[in-house]
Amino acid sequence: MSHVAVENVHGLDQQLAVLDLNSSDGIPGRRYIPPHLRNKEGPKNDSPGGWDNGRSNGFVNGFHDGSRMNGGNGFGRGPMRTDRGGRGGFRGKPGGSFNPIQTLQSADGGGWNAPKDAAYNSFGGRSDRGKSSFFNDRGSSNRGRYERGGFGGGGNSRWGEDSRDEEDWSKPLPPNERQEHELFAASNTGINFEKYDDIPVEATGQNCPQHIESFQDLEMGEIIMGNIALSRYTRPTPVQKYAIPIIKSKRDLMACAQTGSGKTAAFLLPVLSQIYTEGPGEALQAAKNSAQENGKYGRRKQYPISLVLAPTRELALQIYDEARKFAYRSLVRPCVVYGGADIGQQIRDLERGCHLLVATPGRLVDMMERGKIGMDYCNYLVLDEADRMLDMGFEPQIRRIVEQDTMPPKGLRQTMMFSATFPKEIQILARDFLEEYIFLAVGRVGSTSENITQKVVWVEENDKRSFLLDLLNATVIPSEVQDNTGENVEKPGKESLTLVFVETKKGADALEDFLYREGYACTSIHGDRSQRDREEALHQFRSGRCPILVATAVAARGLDISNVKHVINFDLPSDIEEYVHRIGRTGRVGNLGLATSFFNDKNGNITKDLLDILVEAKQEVPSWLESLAYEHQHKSSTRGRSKRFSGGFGARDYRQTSNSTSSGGFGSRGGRSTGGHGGNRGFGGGGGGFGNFYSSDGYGGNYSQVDWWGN
DNA sequence: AAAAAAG
Repeated sequence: MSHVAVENVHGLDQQLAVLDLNSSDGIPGRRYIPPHLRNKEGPKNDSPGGWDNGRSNGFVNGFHDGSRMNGGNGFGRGPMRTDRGGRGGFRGKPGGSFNPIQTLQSADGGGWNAPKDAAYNSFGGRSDRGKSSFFNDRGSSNRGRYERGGFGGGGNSRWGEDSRDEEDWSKPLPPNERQEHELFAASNTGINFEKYDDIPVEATGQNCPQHIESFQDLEMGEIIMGNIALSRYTRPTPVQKYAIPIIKSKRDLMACAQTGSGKTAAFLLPVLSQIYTEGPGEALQAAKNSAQENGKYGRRKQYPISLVLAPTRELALQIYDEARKFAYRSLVRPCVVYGGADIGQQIRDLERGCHLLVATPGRLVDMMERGKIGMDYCNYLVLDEADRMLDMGFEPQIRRIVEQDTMPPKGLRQTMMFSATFPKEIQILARDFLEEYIFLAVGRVGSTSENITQKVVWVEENDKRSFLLDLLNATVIPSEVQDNTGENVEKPGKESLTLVFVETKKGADALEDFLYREGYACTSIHGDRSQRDREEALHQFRSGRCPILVATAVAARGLDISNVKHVINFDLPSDIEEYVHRIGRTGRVGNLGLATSFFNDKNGNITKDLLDILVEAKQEVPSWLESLAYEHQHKSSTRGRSKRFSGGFGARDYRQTSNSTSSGGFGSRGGRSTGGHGGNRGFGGGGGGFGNFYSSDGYGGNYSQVDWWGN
């Protein structure tokens, strides 16, 4: 019925070895160098055109601020605003002794300081094409050119309509230095999973296309290749290696890949590439007809060629920002719509042309009902965080958009789903939207990245706050590895962001207030805050102005924030998928991260799943947790674990492992309260012992072998 | 029970 192609199957040990996480030999050449530090060694062989040649000093992963069109544009570039009260504002220490602003502005306020090398002047990464010869040298990119005349609605088109007889969507528009700068200056160094080649990948389905090893292995066209170079992507990540050819060959896809592994580009690159190759088709004429029928300034319905749905507004915004990069110099105009923001503004933006739409479900339904959006010609549908999009809260809206309106049915459109977790029952549901799809699993579905050190500590409810303070004070990252400037960075500071998850919105407010009173530069994000405050809080966090962010589940999924070194589950979530997504905010793009979870009597429901995750990721398991899981299993054998995992992917494997490794671990309950919680066991009483516990030498031997950034 | 997502 279906054939299974399993490639690169290796054990976790081997993955670890590849990452050099286990090596203690101290030979510098064998150490894992995270991508953003590799510049110091000189240009890599496969980096196009030596874009990184002059970037030897002080460049760290770029912040993602400053490139939004909606809302927060302009925050943080100028001097700090002091007129902003409330939670959105900077929460500095009242006494003012801990104030990262000064250093930040010297580092960030100057804006762009990397040299303008070849990549910033044109797409001439590989050959030094000048602008003038650019359009005479299009190589083989003219297949499938679009034969229709006049591009009407494109707001991002700087071509006069008379400048071409016909629109060829595969041709790059001329470069625009200002726009290029705005789009790419803040991008990080790209995702380089050079050490991840041995990650196990499973591709299931009829006639699965061959995966690629390099972006050059597939004809993606000049525009995409240029924007890949500008984004400083050198090689595809594992999920990209497989997903790109699958999508390019017009197959439906259900893709599961670990957090931080480059899923967004895995669908944006091939989808946009296809649109450039094939042109807008009927969608363009439909939009023009709508404009003609309704008058130049009247109702103009837009017909996106591609729709990307996301479960939170901030994630939609982030995907949109990525889409703008890969749409640079193209005739594709990306748009984003989401709730909480001015709908009139969004409508006006749509009316300038919309070929790729990123949306949250509620606002999109609103737009459809207002007649501003028609899905009639939507050939590409992407569900990001697909398991969330299809869970109980979202499913009706998704069906409303996909099944009960004018979107082409499955089989006619192409449907792609991406998530790090994908419970079995949701996979079954997802099949309603897919046709002859390929199932892609990169790593084990629902597992956590090996780059994240996971720690579970027993903390009673009443002790959580003081414990958190100890943790914030004690998590000192060795100065020599804090960044590549050698600068001594304070704990939670500009290069060391800490994300604290709580379970309720009320709890988020309360904890933010508490931390603020204690003098920490913090802010918070949750669904009861205004959209403006949410976006600003995220920006303050991303930029490092508020290096501590207290968040609810709204920030658990998808958000890609550089420099999150520590995720703290102040409250553990009730399901393991949420846990996996939360801690996935750290340890991204090959960096290392730390996740600390406060556990107590209230978290019985997640005990077994948490244990399994820890065992699978080869993490240290507290003996009390093992005991609890054992007791829990025997107390209610049918409820031992989440039903949807039974017979599912991945989880089964480590369940067995955990049983076999639990020998000798069944201590008394007393062991849990003293061993886990007690301040006298090395990490309770004050910053001293605690700091030792979390410092590079004291972390159970783990951190003596590999430090934060692997060098 | 809570969070998210339309207003």
